[in-house]
Amino acid sequence: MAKAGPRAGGIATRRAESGEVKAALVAAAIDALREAGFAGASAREIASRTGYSQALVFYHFGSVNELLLAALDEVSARRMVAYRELLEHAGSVTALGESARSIFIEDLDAGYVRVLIEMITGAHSVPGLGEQVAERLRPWRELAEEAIRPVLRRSAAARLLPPAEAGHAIVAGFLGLELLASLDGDRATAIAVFDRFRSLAKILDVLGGLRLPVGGRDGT
Amino acid sequence: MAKAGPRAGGIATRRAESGEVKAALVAAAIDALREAGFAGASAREIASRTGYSQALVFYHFGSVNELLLAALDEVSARRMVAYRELLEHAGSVTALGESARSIFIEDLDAGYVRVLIEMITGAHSVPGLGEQVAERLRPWRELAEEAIRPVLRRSAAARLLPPAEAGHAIVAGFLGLELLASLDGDRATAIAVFDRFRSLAKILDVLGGLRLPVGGRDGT
DNA sequence: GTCTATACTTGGATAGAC
DNA sequence: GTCTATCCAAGTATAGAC
Repeated sequence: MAKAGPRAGGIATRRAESGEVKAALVAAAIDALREAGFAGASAREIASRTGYSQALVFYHFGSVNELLLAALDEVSARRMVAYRELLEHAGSVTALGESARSIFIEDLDAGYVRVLIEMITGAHSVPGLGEQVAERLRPWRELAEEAIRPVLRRSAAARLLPPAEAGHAIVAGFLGLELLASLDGDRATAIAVFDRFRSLAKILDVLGGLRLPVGGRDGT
Repeated sequence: MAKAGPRAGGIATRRAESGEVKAALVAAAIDALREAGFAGASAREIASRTGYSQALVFYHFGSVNELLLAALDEVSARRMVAYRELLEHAGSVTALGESARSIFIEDLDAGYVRVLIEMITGAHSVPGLGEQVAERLRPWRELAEEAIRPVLRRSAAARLLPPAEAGHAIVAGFLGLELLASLDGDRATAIAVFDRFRSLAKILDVLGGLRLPVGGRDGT
């Protein structure tokens, strides 16, 4: 990532703190992915949002796809901090749900999940890109799994939903909800559905506390 | 849809049953969307899969996007028949889940949901296309809602999940699972998650039959 | 490091022959 | 209705001036 400034150890050039332009391009790439999609996120489109020349995309990143991956990295890192913070400070399932809600809405408004989706589908038409996107998605599956584990452990639901699959389901749910929300611009329904699942988790948690035996007739 | 053969009522030309070419293009467009994504589904790419000239895309459909929408219509109609059939012949929740599973796997293998996703995200970079895709998605939300309604009605879960939101959630779930499956080629996990939800629905159904009061402490 | 200019490629769309 | 040929726009990437 770090391209080691202008000759490490030497005297810095008078010009842009090398990294300023890269940062601007990454930010513009994020906006472009969000607003114009993968197909619309061309070098020209991105550069025009910064005021810099289109040639700088290739000078700094080598190719458009590399810049797009850097954009995904940036978004991913930024959101990971927020979610980790949330996870560490949530004592109860209720509190966890409450904070998760505000972050989910933030994601929806800022279009962070959208960026990820664009990269996932865009990767489909660029050989080799899929693996790199998949790599960047892995930490999120792990985070979801980690977040849901305590909820599952307390309740009988653990038998029905192994953590790994629960994590997979959560990520899939986020992606699907965002996909629909971005299609018709309706974020209200996405939030409503999210809230239902929050209630469900809370109830599962309460049921767990009560030691309710569940699923006695499930023989398939 | 039907462009009324070669001069309705008159004598058919010796050449291709007008509609043959259109059908071939639509089929090729479906394949292209599935295998190369929206970005890769160009007129040239599609036409080359049929052996016909690229110009025919514009002669028959006016534009590439129109052809792509026709492809979405075709897939949608084909799958709607399968799902409706399923819905009408399923007596119990268990039977419903069982058949839904086989159709879900068929979707996964044949990439039907994939086509829909490509159109949803592709629409993002083409002004006006989003609305048309959204229109074609509506019947699916309604179908999902209709399918889940009896399950919800029987159980206490109805209070937690209004049918409209349940339908939304189901569609979102399908899209999200397919998105992940197509990224890493792992259909097994998608099926596993699907099965978990099948079990959950079955249990909800059983609990409903038992008239279990649920959610007594839910005061938020 | 940044710019302008340009080579090269691909794709949408149309014209005109058959 | 179908083909070939072609125009034009947009994109990636590079060269070379500053």
